[in-house]
Amino acid sequence: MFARLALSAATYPIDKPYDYSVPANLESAIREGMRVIVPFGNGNRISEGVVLSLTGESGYPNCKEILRIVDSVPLLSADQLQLAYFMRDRYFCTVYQAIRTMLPAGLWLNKSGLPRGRDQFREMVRLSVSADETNQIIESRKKSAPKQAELLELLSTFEALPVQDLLHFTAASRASLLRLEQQELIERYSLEVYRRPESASVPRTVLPVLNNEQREVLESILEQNAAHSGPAVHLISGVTGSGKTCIYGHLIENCLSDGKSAILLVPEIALTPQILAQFNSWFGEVVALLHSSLTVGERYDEWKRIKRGEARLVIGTRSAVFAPVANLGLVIMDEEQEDSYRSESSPRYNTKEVARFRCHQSHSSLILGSATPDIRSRFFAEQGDYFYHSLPHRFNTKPLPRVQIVDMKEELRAGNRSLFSRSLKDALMDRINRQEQSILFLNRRGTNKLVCCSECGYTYRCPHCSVSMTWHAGQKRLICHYCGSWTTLGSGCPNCGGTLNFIGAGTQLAETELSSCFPGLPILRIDSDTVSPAGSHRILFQRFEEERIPVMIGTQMITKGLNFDRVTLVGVLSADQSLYSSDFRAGERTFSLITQVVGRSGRGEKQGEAFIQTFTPDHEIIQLAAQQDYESFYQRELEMRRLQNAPPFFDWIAFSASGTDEALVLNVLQRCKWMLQNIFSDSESVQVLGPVPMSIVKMNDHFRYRLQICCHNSPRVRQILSSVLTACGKMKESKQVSVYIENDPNP
DNA sequence: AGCACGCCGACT
DNA sequence: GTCGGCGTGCTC
Repeated sequence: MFARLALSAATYPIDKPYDYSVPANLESAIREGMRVIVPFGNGNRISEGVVLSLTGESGYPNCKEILRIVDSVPLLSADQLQLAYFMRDRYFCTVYQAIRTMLPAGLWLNKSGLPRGRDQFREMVRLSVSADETNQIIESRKKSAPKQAELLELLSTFEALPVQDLLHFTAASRASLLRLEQQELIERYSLEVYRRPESASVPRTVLPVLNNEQREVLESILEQNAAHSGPAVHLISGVTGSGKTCIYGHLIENCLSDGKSAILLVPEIALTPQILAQFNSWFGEVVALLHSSLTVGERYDEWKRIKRGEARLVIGTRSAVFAPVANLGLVIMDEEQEDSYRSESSPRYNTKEVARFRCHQSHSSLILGSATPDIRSRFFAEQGDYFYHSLPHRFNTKPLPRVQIVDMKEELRAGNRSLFSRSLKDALMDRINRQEQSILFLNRRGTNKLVCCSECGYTYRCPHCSVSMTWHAGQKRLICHYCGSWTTLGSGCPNCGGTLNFIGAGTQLAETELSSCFPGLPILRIDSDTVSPAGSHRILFQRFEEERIPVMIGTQMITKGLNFDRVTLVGVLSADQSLYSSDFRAGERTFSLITQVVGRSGRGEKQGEAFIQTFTPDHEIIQLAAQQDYESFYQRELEMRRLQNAPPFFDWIAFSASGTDEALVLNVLQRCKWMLQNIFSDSESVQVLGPVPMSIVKMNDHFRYRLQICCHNSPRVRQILSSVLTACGKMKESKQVSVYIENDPNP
């Protein structure tokens, strides 16, 4: 018997199935999808492998033997292995790397060869004699051994109890318990327990009844699914507050009652506690949660609950798309246009593509929901590849917020150099007086973007990255936001001793300015400096709600899906920031961001209001975002994309390289370009541009350049890219330059 | 990637 | 003689 393996020791250029012979004593235990340990290479160094298939014979003459099997049950189904091949093809990673990203970290081996995520057991105790017998014994021991009697009494009411609890409630010693065990009156055993995330327990509620608009969408989705042969993709475009969540709830209920499982994907779970609590209250115990702020143990246990079929609704961030659900019936992606659905580290997978693949495998439907759909998704809907549903009204017919665009050039002319326009200040004052809450959005943390000398023009720049350093007044430091290095500020310019200027505002400055405008006003600042990595946003958001803090200032973090009833004012302090990046997606991002922030206003009883501060008030995107006019924005953006040969008309694939030796990085890319141009004939509509520097050319002492390939992402194109990447990996420079491929890269 | 093999110069 | 530099090639 032979096993075909994907190996951890195989790098991309040599990744292929490797055959090993299965020793006779392992033949009965080995299964597809199990991990094994094998010798690999000349030195027979130890490698991990995953069994892709088992065969009677091998075409390879001198196979080595498998040393041992790691798992007692398969970790991956045949479908999941297929998904791993798909990922290798799409994302230019090895099959093993794909498998690794599909499974929870707790399963992986550490240096000593033991799994880090251990199953957790609880020491339990139960009676091993009949109730009658127990009662007699209790009576007979009440005097002579009162603690033993007490232990038995408690056990006879509860049948089984954790040893820890039993001893705690009876204040008995372990010795009394052991004595009973020796007499074979009780027995101890261990029970596997799951470590559950704390947010999991919420009182149950029933799904709300849908309004007419929502009901129509739900019904047409169900009808179209029934009529459609094969997997259907639906795009739900609904204004903020239109109640997409309730439709998701009903779709999930429908799917679960068919006996199938569902996956609900959200962009950033720590920021959407309210949505989470809702689904927990609707579906209770069948919910499993998968996101980055779980501990390794919690994540591993949720994964086990899903794999064992105990959890049938998975809610999570992008990696939850790999959840090992059996009988998948539905995948929902909320805020489907969000960038966080694209992995930034290898393998750089696109959650939507993975979801489509899984839906295709399982003949289930994919629901994409958004207030501002991805241009590509909207285009597919227009082409008839996706079903399209729209929810143009807010739930409960609440009006959308009134939006005002404020021209900051006017403010400057009027001598107002502050971050806050006069009209926004007035509006803030008004809310403070009315005891309503306000949210201010500024997409930069720190105090000032850069510090420069007014005489010689010197600016503080990061020594390791090609960016200016951000001034953080609170910490009295200049910090690089890319590598984290910092320095202190002298009394004057380190170059000429001249006076220093502080330019470009961040959230810390906004906070300071605001408190000098409104002395004594409580302000809550939310950015990655005030939020610890363990996910304390929830606590901060809770404080905002419960303590009715008048103003919250924050970065991106505050834009997602939060509903605060008392918020009636939203201010976008600088709408221009994200507009002028070189990326073809800049417009889409700005529109989506402004729409989302504005949508935070007026979710309760009262009408909301929003102010967008900008130096370019006539910019079309800002105008359209202010009007919350997605359709016009889409039409405009689609034309731009057409002119730029950008998605959805063409795919852009980046052949990226990074290394400490800039010339070498460029040299490697230049050679890759020659290879690519040699293979692609002129008749093919494939263009290779570059090498061009990435928008931050040096990061952490590594220089970053890329080739931009404008093409249609076809199997042939991927096969050619793969062969060039393989050739690259075999070059002697590959030790100093790392090369990778990205689909639709960020700038 | 990592390891062996092999073919050259410097050294006890 | 032989120790070790690293260029080359392979990994079931």
